[in-house]
Amino acid sequence: MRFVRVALAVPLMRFFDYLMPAEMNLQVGCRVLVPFGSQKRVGIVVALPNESELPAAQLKQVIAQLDNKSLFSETLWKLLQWSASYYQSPLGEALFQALPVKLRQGESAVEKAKILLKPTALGEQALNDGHLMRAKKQLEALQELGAAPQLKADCVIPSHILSALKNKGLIEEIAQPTEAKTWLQQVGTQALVNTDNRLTLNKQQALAMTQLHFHQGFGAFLLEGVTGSGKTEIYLQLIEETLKKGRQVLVLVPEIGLTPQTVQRFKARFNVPIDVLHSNLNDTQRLSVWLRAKSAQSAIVIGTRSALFTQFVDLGLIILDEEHDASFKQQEGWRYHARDLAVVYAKMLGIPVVMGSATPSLESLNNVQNGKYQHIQLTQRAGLANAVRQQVIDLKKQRVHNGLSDGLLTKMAHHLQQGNQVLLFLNRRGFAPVLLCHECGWICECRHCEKPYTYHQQQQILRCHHCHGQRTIPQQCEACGSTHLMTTGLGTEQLEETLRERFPQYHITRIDRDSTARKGKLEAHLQDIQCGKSQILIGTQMLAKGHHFPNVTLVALVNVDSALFSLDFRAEERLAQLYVQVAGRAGRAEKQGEVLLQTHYPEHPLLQSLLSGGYGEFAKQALLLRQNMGLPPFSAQALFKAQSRHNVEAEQALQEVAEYFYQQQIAGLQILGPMPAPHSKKAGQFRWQLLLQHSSRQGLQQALTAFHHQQFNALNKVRWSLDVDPLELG
DNA sequence: AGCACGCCGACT
DNA sequence: GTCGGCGTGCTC
Repeated sequence: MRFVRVALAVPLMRFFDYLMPAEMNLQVGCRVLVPFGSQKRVGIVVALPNESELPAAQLKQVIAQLDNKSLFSETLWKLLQWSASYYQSPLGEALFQALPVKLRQGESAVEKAKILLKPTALGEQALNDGHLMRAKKQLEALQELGAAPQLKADCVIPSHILSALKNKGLIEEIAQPTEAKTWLQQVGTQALVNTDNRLTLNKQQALAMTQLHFHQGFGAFLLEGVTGSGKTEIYLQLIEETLKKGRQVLVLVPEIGLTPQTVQRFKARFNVPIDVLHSNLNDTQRLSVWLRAKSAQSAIVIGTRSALFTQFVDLGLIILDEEHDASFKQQEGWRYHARDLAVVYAKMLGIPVVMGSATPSLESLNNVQNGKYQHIQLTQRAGLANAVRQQVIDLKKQRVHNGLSDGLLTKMAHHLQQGNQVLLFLNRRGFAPVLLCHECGWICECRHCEKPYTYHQQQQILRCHHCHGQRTIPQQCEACGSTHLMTTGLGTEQLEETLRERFPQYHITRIDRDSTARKGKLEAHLQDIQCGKSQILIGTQMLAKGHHFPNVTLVALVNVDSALFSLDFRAEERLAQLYVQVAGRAGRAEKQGEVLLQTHYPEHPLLQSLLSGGYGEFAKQALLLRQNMGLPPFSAQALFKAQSRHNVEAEQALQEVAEYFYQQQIAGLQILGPMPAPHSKKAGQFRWQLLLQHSSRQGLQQALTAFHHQQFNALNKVRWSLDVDPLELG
C-alpha cells in the first residue's frame, strides 16, 4: 500500500492523504487529480509517506497522475516551502500561485507538438492546374499555404475552411518535432548584442559595473540612482555579461513599469529570445512563456511580481527595478513580497540580484546599513536637466478654497498664462481625515495613543483607530482657542469643481481610479495631456510614474498633511518617494520647473530634511525615527484582518485572537487592536484589523506558528486573513 | 475555496 | 406548497 500526501489550493493549513494505485509512479512535485469531497481537484504531491494518520480504509485513491516528474525545480520548491512558512500561508496556496493558471487547472505541462499545415501533392496539383473549385475562400487559403506552410497555432485562416480543405485531401497536418531549440542554439553564431545602441558608461557607472561584474555567486545589490543616472544601462550591460556566460536572466518590474518602451529597449539591445509576461496575456500565452523559459528557449523573461516563479534551466541574474514599489507585494491570498523572495531565491541559487531605485525603501536602506545588501550609488545625471525650484506654502492663516491656497492659485495662474501645464497631486492612499486648527496647526489627538483622531463625517464624531476610543468634535482649538477647525484632505472631484470655477478658460483632466475605470480611458486622458488639450491635470499616484509631460512646469502636492499625520507609519516614506518622482515631472525640457507643497506644518522635521537634503537625508532621519519608535524595519509586524456583514462578529473574532496572544505572554510582543480597518465598511462588510508587532522577526514567527495550531471559534464565522510584513496599515 | 446540507422568508 | 437566500460544516 503506497500513500501520497497532497497539497490542494484551499486555505487550509493541512494536507490530504490518498492511496497511490499500483500503476502510478508519483514523485514529490507532480500534479495529481484527486477526489475531494464531492469534487475532483488538481493537487500537488508534497510527500510519499510510509503511513497515514488515517486508516487506509478511509483514504481515497488518486484518480490520475498528471506529471511524470516534478514541475518544480529543487530550488523553487525550496523557496516555496520557505515562503509558505514565512508568510504563514498554506503550502498549497503558494505552490498553486507559482504555476500558470492552465497548469493549476490540470492542463498538460508538456509542450504540444507544433502542427504544420501544408498542401498535399493533390493540393499542389490543384494549385497548378488552377482547376480549383467555386469555393473562392478555400482557394485563397490553399494559395496562402502553398506560398508558405503555416503553424496551426499561428494560422488565421478560419477553421471551417481548413477542415474543408483537409476533407478534400488538399492539405495535411504535419507534426513538427517538439525538440525545440534552446536560445543559445537559436542565436548560434550571431552576435548577442547590438552594440550600436550601447552607451558609453561614465566613470561612476563603470565603477558600479566593475563591482557587479566581478562579483561571484550570491550578492544582493541596491542600485540607487536618480532618474537619468543610467540604471537601465547598467542592467543592460550586466545582462549582457550574464548572457555571454550562457545563463538566463529574470527582470522584475512594477505593474505600471511594464510599458512597451521598456520592453523595446531590451529587445533593441539583445538578439536573443525575450519573453514578456504582460498583464493582458491570456492563460495559454502565459503557459507558453513558462514552458519556453523552462526549456531554455527564452533567454530573458520580463514580468511583474509573479514572474519570479517562472522556471529556468540556468538562471544567472535577477534584476528588480523600482524595488520600493508596493506592487511587488501580493495583497491577497499568499501575501508574498517579490523583492524579499527574490533575494532569498538568489541566495539559494548562488546568483546576484540587483535592485534598483531612485528612492529606495527604508527596508532596503536598512539592509544596506546592516550589511545584507551592498549599496551602489549613481549620483551623476546624464543630460542637463534643470534643477527644479521647490517651495513650501504654509497653509496656516492663509485663505484656502477647498484645499487650494491663494499662494498656489496665484502660481497656477502665472504658469498657465505662460502657456504651460500644471499638475496637481492628491495623495489619497492611506487617507484618513484628521481634525486640525487652521490658525496654529494644533491636531486633535487621542491622549492615550498620541495619534490623531480620525474624523467621521457621517457620524460627526472623532474616533481613535488605535484604542477605539471616541470623542465629540471640539468647537475650539485646545491650543490657541481659535474656532477655525478644519479637516485634512479632500477628493479629486471636489478639487476639480473648485478649479473649474476658478479657471474656466482652461481645460482640466482628472486622472484617478474613477475617471480611468473604463478601459482605454487612461490612455485617452494621457493623450489629452500630451497634445496640450488640457492645461490643468489632477491626479493621484497613478500619474506619478512613467509618464513624461514636457510642458508641465508646475507640480503641486496639494495635501501633504494627511501623509505627515497618517495612521500608517509608511505614509511619510511614500510622500517622499512621490515627491522625488513628481519633482522629476516638472520642467524636464528646457523650461524651469517648480514644485510646491501645501502644508500646515512647514517646520515638520522630515519635510525639512527632504527639502533641504533630498531623499537620502530624509531616509536617514526617517530610519532613525523608526528605530526610536521600534517600527519596521526595526521590528516585525503581522496584520490580521477580518470582515463580516455583522460588525460585532468581525470585532469579536479578532478580539479572540488578541486575547489568545495576551494569554501567551510573549515577551516583546505588542498587540494593537482590534481596531476598525481604514475603510471600516466596504461593500456591506465591516472590516477590522489587529496588528502584532515584535522586536524580533523570529519571535513573531514563533508566535504565529503556535497560533496556527490553535482553533478559534469566532474566526470561523468571518472571512479573515493574515498579512506578514504588511505594507499598508492605513 | 467550493460544495452540500439545512433552515426560514416571499413567491407562482 | 417550493424556490432560493446564506449560515454551517467538511473535505483524505
